[in-house]
Amino acid sequence: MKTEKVAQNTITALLATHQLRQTDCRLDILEVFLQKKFALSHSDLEKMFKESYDRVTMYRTLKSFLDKGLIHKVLDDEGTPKYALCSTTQCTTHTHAHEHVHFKCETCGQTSCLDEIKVPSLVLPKGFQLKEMNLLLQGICASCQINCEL
Amino acid sequence: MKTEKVAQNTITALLATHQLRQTDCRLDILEVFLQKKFALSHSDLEKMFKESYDRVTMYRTLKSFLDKGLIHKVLDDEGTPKYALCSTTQCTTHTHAHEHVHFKCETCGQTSCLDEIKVPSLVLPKGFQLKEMNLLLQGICASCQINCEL
DNA sequence: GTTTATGCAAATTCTTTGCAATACT
DNA sequence: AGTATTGCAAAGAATTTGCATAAAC
Repeated sequence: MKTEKVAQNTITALLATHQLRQTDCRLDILEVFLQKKFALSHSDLEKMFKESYDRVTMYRTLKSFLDKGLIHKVLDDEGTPKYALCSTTQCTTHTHAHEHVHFKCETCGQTSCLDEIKVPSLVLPKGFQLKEMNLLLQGICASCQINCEL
Repeated sequence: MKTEKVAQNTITALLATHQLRQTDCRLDILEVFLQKKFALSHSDLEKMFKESYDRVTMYRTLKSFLDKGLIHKVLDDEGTPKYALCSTTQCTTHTHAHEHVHFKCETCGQTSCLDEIKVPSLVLPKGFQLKEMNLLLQGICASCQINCEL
C-alpha cells in the first residue's frame, strides 16, 4: 500500500474552502482521504487513528465533512456506510455532483470511485423526477485479477 | 396505502420452491413483501409485527429469504439494509439476477424496484471483471410529484 | 472573547449468538 | 421421529447525546 505525501497546503485549503476549522483530527483524516483512492468507513478510520483520536470525534468529523460537501456516502451492500472525497472541483456545501460510479472488488473489498465513467442517461417512467444517480459495480478489480492469474 | 390481498397459494408456493418451511412468521412477512412494491428494512417489519414475532426471528427470516434467493438487498444511502423480492422468475438459491435498478423517493422515503429499466452497458477500465450492477436513482416519485403540484 | 471541536461517559439502537422449547415435514 | 424454527436472554457492535474542557478563529 503506497502512501504518497499530500501537500499540507492542499489539505488546509480544502478545509478552508469548505468552512471547516483546522483541527488535528480533520487534517489527519482528510489527508487519508486524499491519499487512498478508495472509500473508507468509520471503522477503517478507527483502526488507523485509535491511538490519536476518540471514536466519537471521528464520527463527528465524518459528519462535518459530509455536511460541508467534502465527502459523500458511497453505496455499499454491507451494513456500515463508507465515504469518499467528492471530486474537489464539483462539490461544495451547496452544490453536489449528482452522479457517482463506484466499483467494489469482492476480493480485496475496496470500493473505488470511477470518475472516468459516466452513468448513461436513461428514461424514467412518467412523473418521476431524477436528482441523483449512483451506480455500484461489483466484481474483481484489475490488481486482484492479476493475482488470480498467477 | 392500499393492501391488496395476496393469494395464499402464491405465498406457500413461493416458500416451497425456495425450500423454506411454512411458518407463520415467514408467511406473514412474505405476504408483506408481495403486497408492498417497495423495499423493506428489518425495522419496517418490526413495526408491523412487533406484537406477533420476536425481533430476532425476523432477522433470521430475512436471512433465510436472502440465502434462498427469495429477496435481495437493496442499496440505500441510509445505514440500515433494505430488502425486496427478487423478480420471481429470475432468482433462486443458485442463480441471481445481477442487475438491479431502484428508485428512492426523497419525499416519501420509499425505494422501489424498476424492473422495466435495464442498466445500460458500459465500458470498464482494462482488467476489471464485472459481476453485478446496482443502480440507485434518487429523486421524487410519481405520486409525490403529483402531491407537490397540488 | 466567542464560537466550535474534542474527549469521556453513558445511553440508544442494531445485530448476532446460545440454548431450551416448539413447530414443521 | 428427525430436523429446522422460534422465543427469550444476553452479548457484542455501531451510533448518538450531554456536558465540561480545550482549541480555533
